[in-house]
Amino acid sequence: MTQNNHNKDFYVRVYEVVARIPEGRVTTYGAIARHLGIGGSARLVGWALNKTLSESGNQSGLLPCHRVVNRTGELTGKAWFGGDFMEQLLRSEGVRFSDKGRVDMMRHFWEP
DNA sequence: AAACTGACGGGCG
DNA sequence: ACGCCCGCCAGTT
Repeated sequence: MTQNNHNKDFYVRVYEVVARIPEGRVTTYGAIARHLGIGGSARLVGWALNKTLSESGNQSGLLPCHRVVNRTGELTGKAWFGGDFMEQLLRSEGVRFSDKGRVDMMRHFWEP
């Protein structure tokens, strides 16, 4: 396999990376994409998360996808958690936010 | 089949 | 620091 990620493997890989984001840390869609060798296709990561979310029934929190934010630290996926549940989860892990509701990336960013 | 959409990111003004 | 534009690629219209 050269650089052709079969979709099925792609989902699994995203799952595995997200699964090992440490508590109290966050990473970005782009960082995950780059780690998987598909840098530049960060959108697919978010799309894959959404996919695995609906397929594997992650509602119980098996996959800590609340620890994935965009490059500026905004909780772009909060809509999938309902209300401010995503922010609550992060805060309960000790994640700090700036006054604009963004994660303090300098402090919490985790490189896969 | 072409255009549009989106849990995104880099570069530029 | 911020907003805008463009590239990215799978899915939907």
